[in-house]
Amino acid sequence: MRDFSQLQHPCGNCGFQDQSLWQPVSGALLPTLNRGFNRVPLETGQILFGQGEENTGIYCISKGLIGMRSCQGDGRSTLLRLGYPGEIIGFRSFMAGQPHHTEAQALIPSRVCMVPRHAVRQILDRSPEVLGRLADRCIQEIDRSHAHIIAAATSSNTERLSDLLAKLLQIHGQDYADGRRMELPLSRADLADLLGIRPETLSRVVARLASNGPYTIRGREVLLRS
Amino acid sequence: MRDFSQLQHPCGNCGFQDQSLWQPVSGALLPTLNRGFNRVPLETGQILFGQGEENTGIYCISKGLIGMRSCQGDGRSTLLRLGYPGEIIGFRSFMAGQPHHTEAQALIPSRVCMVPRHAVRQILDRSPEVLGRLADRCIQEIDRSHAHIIAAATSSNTERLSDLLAKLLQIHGQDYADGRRMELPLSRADLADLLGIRPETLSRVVARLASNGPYTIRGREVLLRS
DNA sequence: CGGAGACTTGATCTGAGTCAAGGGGAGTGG
DNA sequence: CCACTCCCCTTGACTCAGATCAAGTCTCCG
Repeated sequence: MRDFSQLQHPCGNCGFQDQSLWQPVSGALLPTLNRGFNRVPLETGQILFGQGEENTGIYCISKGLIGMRSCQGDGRSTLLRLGYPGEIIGFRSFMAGQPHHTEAQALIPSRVCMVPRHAVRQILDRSPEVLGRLADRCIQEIDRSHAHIIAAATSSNTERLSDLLAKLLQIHGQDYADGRRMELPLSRADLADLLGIRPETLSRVVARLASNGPYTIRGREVLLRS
Repeated sequence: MRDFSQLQHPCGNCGFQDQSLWQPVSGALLPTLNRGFNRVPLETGQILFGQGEENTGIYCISKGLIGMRSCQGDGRSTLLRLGYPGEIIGFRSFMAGQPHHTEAQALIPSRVCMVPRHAVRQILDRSPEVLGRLADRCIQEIDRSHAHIIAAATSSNTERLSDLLAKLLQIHGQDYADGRRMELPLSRADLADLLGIRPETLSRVVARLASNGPYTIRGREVLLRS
């Protein structure tokens, strides 16, 4: 029996180490995880995987912001949802054994950690704990969808935009003397897609939020006054 | 080694046998499955489990129609979704290890097959195939939610009502000379909840569908003219 | 008969969609 | 340096579906 106690866990330096899908991996499985483990830096706009591509593994967002888009045949695309740091993407495709049916694109400079398919299979087969964590992610995804449906039905567009901006500021903003600022990593059209409304309507919602709320918004500059 | 070849599979007589979550169970695991397996007949209106109750196992809908409701504190409730024959319910709560956060109620005379929690655990631990099928159900649930979001954004209420009636007729209707009939197993308020609209609006949508489409609707009597 | 609950109908209001036009800034070319 | 254009975004006017409020009808049941 080899001694695996000296091996480094690839998520050891990650801020999401404890919540990592791979946290339970240890001992003889660590080499399997390490072998394929791949940290991928992404520039703004870079495509991680395209719609229709075969699944090559699953990704954990280490930092940044990933946009998941559905692309129609005519070249137009719709931003369906955002992937925040700590989240796993590509697992739906992995588990269903189907090609990706959305495209993943970095919206700000990001980093994802990729574990190739065969390694995931080996680890899942031998580690019920990892499997359990993956199941938790599925549940979270289901709950997120339900929450989305409820939010769309019950809260106003202004509230939902406000919530979205708060979340973006949290991961992407910086503190200044007058409050927290960021450059919005999304176009108005993308924002409108996310909220499920038309760009013209979004424009009005932004104006309303800026005039009534704690936000100052000029173009893509967002300030949450403190 | 005992001979398990004579044992009956509990789903052996079910119409959903092939798609059953439990279909891969065989050999030494069959007694585990059989021991706790419980066919539960449900009368119209009967509550299968209540919101907030501890999870006692997972259920497969064998026949009938199950309504999943969210109950607010003030006694009012909202019908969130329907469970059709062949579907698994209670697994979200099972996998998350949390109490049910919806109530399940039979909307027509139904039958569900229940497998208690400890048996599910034992089977999942030893049968990767069953685990895989459960994962598929998770994926289906995620896809269903996405489809719901898309449908709500893109198709009209009349279309969505029409689709819903068609599905209900499929499992609950009977053929007559003039078409397919059923008694609607849902109140107008429940229908409105499902479509995410107000009861008054639903009433108008029903009227519109009845006057423009192939449906004749009087109270809860629905006829799809052939 | 009377009452309650379920459903419908009518009138009005409101928010979002649609169509069309109008900034405004960045990049380009003269 | 200025005009030009393109793209992104905003604004305005209009329309419409659905929400809301209020009243009316129907049916079941004691």
